[in-house]
Amino acid sequence: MFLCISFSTGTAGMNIALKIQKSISQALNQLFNHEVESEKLGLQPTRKEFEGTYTFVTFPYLKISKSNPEETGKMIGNFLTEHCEEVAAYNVVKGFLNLSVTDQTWLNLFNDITGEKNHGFAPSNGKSVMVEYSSPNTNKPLHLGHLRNNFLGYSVAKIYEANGYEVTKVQIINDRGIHICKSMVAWQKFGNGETPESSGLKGDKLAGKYYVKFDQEYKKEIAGLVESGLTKEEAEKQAPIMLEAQDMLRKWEAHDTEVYDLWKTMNGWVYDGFELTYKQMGVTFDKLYYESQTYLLGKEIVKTGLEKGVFYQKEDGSVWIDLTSEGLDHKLILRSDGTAVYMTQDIGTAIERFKEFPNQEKLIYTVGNEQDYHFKVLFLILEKLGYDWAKGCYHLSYGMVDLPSGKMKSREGTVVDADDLMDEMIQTAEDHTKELGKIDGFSESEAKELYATLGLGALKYFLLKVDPKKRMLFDPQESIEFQGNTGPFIQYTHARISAIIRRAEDLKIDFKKSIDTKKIVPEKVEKDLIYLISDFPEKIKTAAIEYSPSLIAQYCFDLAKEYNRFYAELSIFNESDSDRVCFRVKLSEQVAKTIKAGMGLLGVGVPEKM
RNA sequence: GGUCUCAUAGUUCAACGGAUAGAAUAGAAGUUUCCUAAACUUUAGAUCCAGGUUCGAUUCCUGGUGAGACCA
Repeated sequence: MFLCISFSTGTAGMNIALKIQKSISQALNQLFNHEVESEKLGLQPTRKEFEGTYTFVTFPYLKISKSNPEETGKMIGNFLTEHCEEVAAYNVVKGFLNLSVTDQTWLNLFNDITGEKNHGFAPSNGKSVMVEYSSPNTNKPLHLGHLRNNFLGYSVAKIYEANGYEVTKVQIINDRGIHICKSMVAWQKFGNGETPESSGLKGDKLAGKYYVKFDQEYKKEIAGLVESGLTKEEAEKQAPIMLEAQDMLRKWEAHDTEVYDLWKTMNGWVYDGFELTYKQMGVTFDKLYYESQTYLLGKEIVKTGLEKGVFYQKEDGSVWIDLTSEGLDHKLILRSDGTAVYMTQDIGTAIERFKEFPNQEKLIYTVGNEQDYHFKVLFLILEKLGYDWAKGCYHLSYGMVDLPSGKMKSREGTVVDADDLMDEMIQTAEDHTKELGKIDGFSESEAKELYATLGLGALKYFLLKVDPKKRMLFDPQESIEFQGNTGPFIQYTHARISAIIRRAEDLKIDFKKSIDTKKIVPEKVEKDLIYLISDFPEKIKTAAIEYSPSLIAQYCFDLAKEYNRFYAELSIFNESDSDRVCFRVKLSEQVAKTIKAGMGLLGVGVPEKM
C-alpha cells in the first residue's frame, strides 16, 4: 500500500507538529537516554473532549522511563514547556500526554498561511505520473460505474498535481472486438440507416440500442433452435446472428473495407456521444489510446520472455508463465494459435507507455476490483521481465456501485445511465433551489450554472466520499440530499463565507491589513479552524499516498462543519474591536479558500452565491 | 473446488494498535427582530461469532458464519 513516494515539504503549517516531535525526541534522549527518530514518534490530534491540540501516547515508552504513565507524561510535558517554544501547557490523562500550542504560534502560523498564494499546493517537483481512467467500451453508453471510475481517476490526478507532479491523464478506449461487431451487425440488419441525426439519439446511446437489439434477436434465435431440437449449448454456437458477428470480426481483422468503414462510422458516433458526457462530468484527458491500435502489441515481448526463461511454452505452442512460487497459478500469455489475450496486450501497452514517457514515476490504472488478480499478475510479469518501472505501476482498485435493488445488470435493464443520472441530479438541484426561493438576482445563465454546480457537486461528492476500495451503495433518492455530509452542504458554506466577505467590503472593513498578533488571542473554536487549515497540506499528501480522494472529502466536510459552528456561535460584525472583526473575516476568507481548493481536488466547483 | 475482498447505530459511511468506537441521515425535542435556516443546539441508538498475540484489538493472527469478485 505505501509505496515509496517522496513529497516536497515546506508549506506553512505542518512544521508545528514536526518541531514538537523533534522536542519529544530530545526529551526521550535527555530524560531516559533513549534514541528515537523524531519522525517515528506518533503525534496525533487531541480528541475533542480533552484540552490540547496534539497528543503523544506514552504507553510504549514506559519500559524506557521505568515509571508509571502519569509520571512519564509529566516528565516529558515539563521538558517540553521548558524547551519547546511551541508548547504552552500540557495535561496528562493516563498514558496520554496532551499538549497545548501557544497562541503566538497559532497566530504566526495563521499569518503565514494567509500570506501563501496556494496553500497546500506544492511547487513542481519535476516528477511525472500517468493516470488512466474511464476506458470504456464503444458498444454502450457510460453508466454509474463509469462515473465512480472517472471521478476517482480525475480526482487522483488532481491530487497528484497538487503535490507537484506533472500528470498525464489517459484512457484506453476498447473500440474493437466481438461486442462492437454485435452492435454493428444489429444496426446493419435492423437499423434502416438510422443515424444520431435522424434519430435524435446521442451516438453512444444509438450504438447501445443496437447492442441490446442484438441480444434480443440472439435470444429469439436460440429459442427457435432449441425448439427444433438442439441443445442450448449447440443453439448458442449456431445462432446465425452470432455467426454473422464472428464473421464480421474476422473481416475487421482482415481490414475488409466495408466493415472497416461501418466500424469507423459507428465508433465516430459513439465518440461524439462520449465527448458530451465527459464534458458534463467535467473530466478531461491528455491522451487517448485505442485498443484497435494496441491489441497486437505485446506479441514481440513473448519471444524475449521465452528467451529469458520467464515464460515457458507448452506442447500445443501456447505460452505460459509459472507464478506458483509467488502463490499464484499458471497464467496464459499467448494462445496456441498465436492470438493474444488481454494480458499480452496489457504487457505491450505498458511497455509502449514507458517508452513514450520514459520519466514516468508511476502509472496508475483506475480499474474495478474485479481485475485485482489480473493486475497483480501483470505487474509481476513486468517485474520478472526486468523492467525497473514495474514497481511504479499501481492498480487503483475500486469497488462496485450497488443499487438498493441490488447489482446493476445490463441484461435486466437495471443499469443507471450516466447522462440520465447527471440530468436528474441537476434537475433536482433546480427544483430544490427554486423551492427555497434562492435565485433572486440570478440571471438565467447564472441560475443554470448554479444548478449544474450543485447537482454534479452532490453526485461527485457522494461517489468520492467513500473509501475507493470499498463496495458502496448508491441510492438515487439519498444521493440528491442536500443536507449533512454532502457536496451542497460544503458548497453552501463557501457561498455563505463569500457573503461575509462581500458584506465586509461593503462596510469598508480593511480585513486584509496585517494583524497585530500580540493583541488578538483566538478562542477555542477559532483554534480548531486554524488547526484544520494548517493540516490541509498534510491531508493532500496523505490522500496521494493512499490514492484516496475520500480523505479530502472528509476533510472538506470537517472544515465546513467546524466553520458553521463558528458562524453560529460568534457574531462577526457586532464586535466593537475592529481588530477582532478583521481577524475573523480574514479567518473566514481563509476557510473559504481552503474549501475551494479541497473541493477543486475532487473536481467539484463552489459557488459564490446560492 | 482454489485465491482475493468485505462485515461497525434502523440506514449510509468514519476510526496510523490508543482515551468514553466518530459523523451523517432517519426518530424525539428546540433555535430565525441579528452577517444566507441548504444552518445551528439537545437527545436516543452499533464493532458477525469463537479463540489467540499485549499495557491496550473495530484494526494484527487462526478457525467459523454471511455477502461479493476472480480463476478454471
